[in-house]
Amino acid sequence: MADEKSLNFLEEIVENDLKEGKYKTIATRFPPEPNGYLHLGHAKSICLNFGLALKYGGKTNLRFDDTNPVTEETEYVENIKNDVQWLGFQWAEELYASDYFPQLYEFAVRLIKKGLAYVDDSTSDEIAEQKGTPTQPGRNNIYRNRPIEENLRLFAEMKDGKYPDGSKVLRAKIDMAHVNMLMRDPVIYRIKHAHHHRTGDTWCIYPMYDFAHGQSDSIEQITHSICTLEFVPHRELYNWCIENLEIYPSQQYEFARLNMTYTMMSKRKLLQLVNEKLVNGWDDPRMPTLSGVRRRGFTPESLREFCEKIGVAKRDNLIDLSLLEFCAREHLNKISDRRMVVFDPLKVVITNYPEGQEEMMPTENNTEAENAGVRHMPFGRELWIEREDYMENPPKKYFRLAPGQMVRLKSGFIIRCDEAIKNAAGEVTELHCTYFPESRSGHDTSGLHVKGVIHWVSVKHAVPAEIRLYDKLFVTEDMNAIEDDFKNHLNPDSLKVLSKVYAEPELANAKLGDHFQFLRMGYFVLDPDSTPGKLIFNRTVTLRESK
RNA sequence: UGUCCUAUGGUGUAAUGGUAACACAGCAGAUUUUGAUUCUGCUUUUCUAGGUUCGAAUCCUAGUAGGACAACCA
Repeated sequence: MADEKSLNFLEEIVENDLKEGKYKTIATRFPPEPNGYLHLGHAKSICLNFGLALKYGGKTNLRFDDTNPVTEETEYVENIKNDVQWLGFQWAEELYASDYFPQLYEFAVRLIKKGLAYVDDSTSDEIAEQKGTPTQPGRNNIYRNRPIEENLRLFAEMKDGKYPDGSKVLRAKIDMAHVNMLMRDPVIYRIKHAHHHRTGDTWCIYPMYDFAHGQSDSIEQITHSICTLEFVPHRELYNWCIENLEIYPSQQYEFARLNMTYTMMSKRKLLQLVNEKLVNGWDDPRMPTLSGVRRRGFTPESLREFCEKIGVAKRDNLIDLSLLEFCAREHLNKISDRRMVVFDPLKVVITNYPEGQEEMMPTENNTEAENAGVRHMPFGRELWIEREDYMENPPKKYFRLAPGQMVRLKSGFIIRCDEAIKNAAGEVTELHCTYFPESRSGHDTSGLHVKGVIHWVSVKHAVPAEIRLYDKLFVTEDMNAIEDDFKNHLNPDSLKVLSKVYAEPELANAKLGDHFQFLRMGYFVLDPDSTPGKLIFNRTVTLRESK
């Protein structure tokens, strides 16, 4: 019997509703606006919405909230769909708020007929000014009492394109003194002579969020409409619309959005980074976008696990980036084949190894995975090792090469450093070592004991490659707390390119999407910029390092 | 000088009136042909003040702190 995991507050609500027979089955939706790429915050919402339906046997619609033609594009639609599927979820129906434009128009007419909406000729400045402030009530204007017939005529003329942008709006008639600013006669339709990515030029009036979202939920009979905390004040208006339109009563619930240390999760600001070329596009591996983290090498499994681990609640949070890294390593450790790659090469010549001799050293691909198999690495007289695996004057607990000190070449032999060759500038250019033939990996009869084990690549067989090392995009922990321009907080060292590293020959066969652990260096994935002649790897995350 | 939401280790999240727990992070140690993985142990918690109750992290009141709200954005 598995011990029961406690429920988050949304699961509690759903279980309760199901238990009380309020619903037979539930319906949720994921409602992105196609004006940018999905990021980790959306992943939380996706996992929540799809996860709830999956867990309780309901369905989830993918609904594009495309009510603002000015910022929305088909390119975004395609990428959003791709991202959701990549994360591992399949929607019941692919829908668009714009599908409901005719119906939404009818809803507006219905409101006008009930005396609950009016056409206002005020400018947006005037409307804002009449609205009051959170501590002062707003006031009614002369348009508020327009007769129903006139409103009907004017609204129809708005729709027919008789008026220019900004000249008129349709407002719900609620209460200009309401304590909730959103209830002070909110604008529900505005004129925009703009081309819509789906409806083209059919419409020149478009509903506002508050007059589209709840109605769309209702049309689709969404039972639980889950959104982030900033929509809490909208709930009153959401319910007002449903009540006065007398339509299916979807219910809105709010959770706290995801915030992460050293990460910017604002679509608007991410767009700015892209537009100003401060990153290399939406899928730059430093971006918190799903396309970015995918290219970086994060797996959907690790992201889903991350979303599971961060939980769901209503208080503001700032999740440690290290939790995401932990989830990445946890999964990558299980699925990644091990490979050896030398980043900062230093040549080792094994002076007692016969010139011209080669042998193949078997080495396991991944001891964490069953059936990962073995590969064979060529071993020869000349090898590349990591420059930092040699020290002339090592500290006490240094287990690697130093004058007279021994080390194990992983899956190879034990070698001893006899001499460091230096150039005129005093820099070490190569190491002369002796190997112990009886210390062959797996057949070690040498009786030697060494603590240090290092990776290596045969000079003759090494494959050159490029490595891209990524670090956090911002240097500031809480990017929500800053008051100056967020671009002041960019990490100048967020990308470091090593243009010539030496990889073991097996990596020449790497395919897009292959995840590797480069021994002692971290987890890497082949980047799509790679060409047949040029391998490029992105570092997904370093190995955990302790000392 | 308003309304609403929130307050549990460093960071998250549980405990649903009955012994405050789990994960991450941190620190120690064991194992290790990756200074990885794995394993073991440790450090650290209920915002404050009243009240209800045999008993409060939980319920009530007040305070304090943080967040949201004055787009023809979503």
